[in-house]
Amino acid sequence: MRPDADLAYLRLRGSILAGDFHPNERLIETDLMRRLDAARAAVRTALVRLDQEGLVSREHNRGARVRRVDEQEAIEILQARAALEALVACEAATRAQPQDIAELRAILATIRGRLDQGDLLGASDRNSVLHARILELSAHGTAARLVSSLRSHLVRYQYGTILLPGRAERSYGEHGAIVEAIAAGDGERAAEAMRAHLEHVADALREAVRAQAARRMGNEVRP
Amino acid sequence: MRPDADLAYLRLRGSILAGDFHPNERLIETDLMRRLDAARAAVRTALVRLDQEGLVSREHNRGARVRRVDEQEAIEILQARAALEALVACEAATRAQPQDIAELRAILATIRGRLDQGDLLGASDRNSVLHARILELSAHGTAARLVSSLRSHLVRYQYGTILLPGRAERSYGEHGAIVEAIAAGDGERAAEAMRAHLEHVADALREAVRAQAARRMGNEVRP
DNA sequence: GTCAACGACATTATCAACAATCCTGTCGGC
DNA sequence: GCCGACAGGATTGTTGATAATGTCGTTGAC
Repeated sequence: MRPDADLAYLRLRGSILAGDFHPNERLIETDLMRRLDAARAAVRTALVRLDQEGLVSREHNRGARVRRVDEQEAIEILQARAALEALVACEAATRAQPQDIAELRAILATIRGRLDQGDLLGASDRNSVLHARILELSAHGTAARLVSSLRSHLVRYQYGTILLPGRAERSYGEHGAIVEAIAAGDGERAAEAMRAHLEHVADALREAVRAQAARRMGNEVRP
Repeated sequence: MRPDADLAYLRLRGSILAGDFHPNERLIETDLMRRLDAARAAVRTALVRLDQEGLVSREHNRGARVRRVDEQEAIEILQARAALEALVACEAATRAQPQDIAELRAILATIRGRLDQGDLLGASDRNSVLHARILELSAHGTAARLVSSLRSHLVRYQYGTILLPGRAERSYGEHGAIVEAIAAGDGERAAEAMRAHLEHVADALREAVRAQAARRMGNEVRP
């Protein structure tokens, strides 16, 4: 499974996460063979794994398509992330060494830099890096696995919230609170800061979706 | 995938969960073909899915074996469950209708009944039913999926804690607190009760494993 | 007596061909 | 003009065979 079957899985997963496919787009095995340069068995294995992972959905005799995550589900995912990442932040707070704390602050500084340049999307990417680093610091394999799986389901929404007016600065402040709680070794406070942060993200997402729906409605009236 | 491939997956999963295989036992495709009455492709698909699910581990050219969950990981799983089921309990508290609350209390009564008969294992099974019902009540598909996946990893430990002296009664009290918080519609209190409950289970598990290790040590000295 | 190299066996990975099924566009009837 | 049956093409599901790989026991030398 290592040589190319696993590779096919990783490449296909990467393509989906990179947004190379539309939601609900069909994934045809023959096409993927050429695209991934893999045998059909390998493609099929990759699709089975991604199905179990929840990134694609397979129906009998109807093939596979990339699974569409609607707003309702995105909110649920953020709630689950809030619960788990609170745990992760708590663990990270009790485990973080001085050099780890310095690294978190350094990442925070790069976020500040992107924001000052007006690079909101870049700042969002750095946010992801910060979350990922905290995940590693927690040394909690189980929670980390679940959280990264959940995050992968939200790729389609990842840039949706930071573009809202004022959201980027508030997000920066929330991340700062998380990092400082971890730096203080205060697990309880870190958990609470993380939970609050992700709840705000969920609120922002609701708002962003509403705004987008309104805009689309306007377009439909006069296309 | 529906007719028998999915059936093979479910049957194999059931067998593993029922404890028909030892931890680390090899799962040989040819054997499983006969055992599950399925084609090799179906067996293979089932193994891939179970691998992705974390119940078996596959290595390249080395086949599949049932994955062994050690104490450390069991604790992690309980922590993750605590985080997620707290969320679930909170949702359930806000959604529960009067008849739902009556049902939860009825399940609680059956637990009481088993305990009074000294049927600890039966009481543990009813505990699982209670947790499952709360999961459904929450109507939180994402969290419910994660929690039931996590629970499936703990089958080997499910009866380990309730046999500890005094644990069964304490567990009953904790479940009562959860149900009453849900009945009161107090999400915050339900979440806290659930978190406390599962942390106590984790404590009990630590103790049970320690006790078992001590016993085994004694046996080795004088077998 | 121990260790390393070798060979037979068991098992998995890959591939190609076949069968079953579904989707699409067309045709005839109402 | 619209609806349902039908055929053709496309796609997936299944099977069997072959190649590649790992495992285990044996033999031989040191």
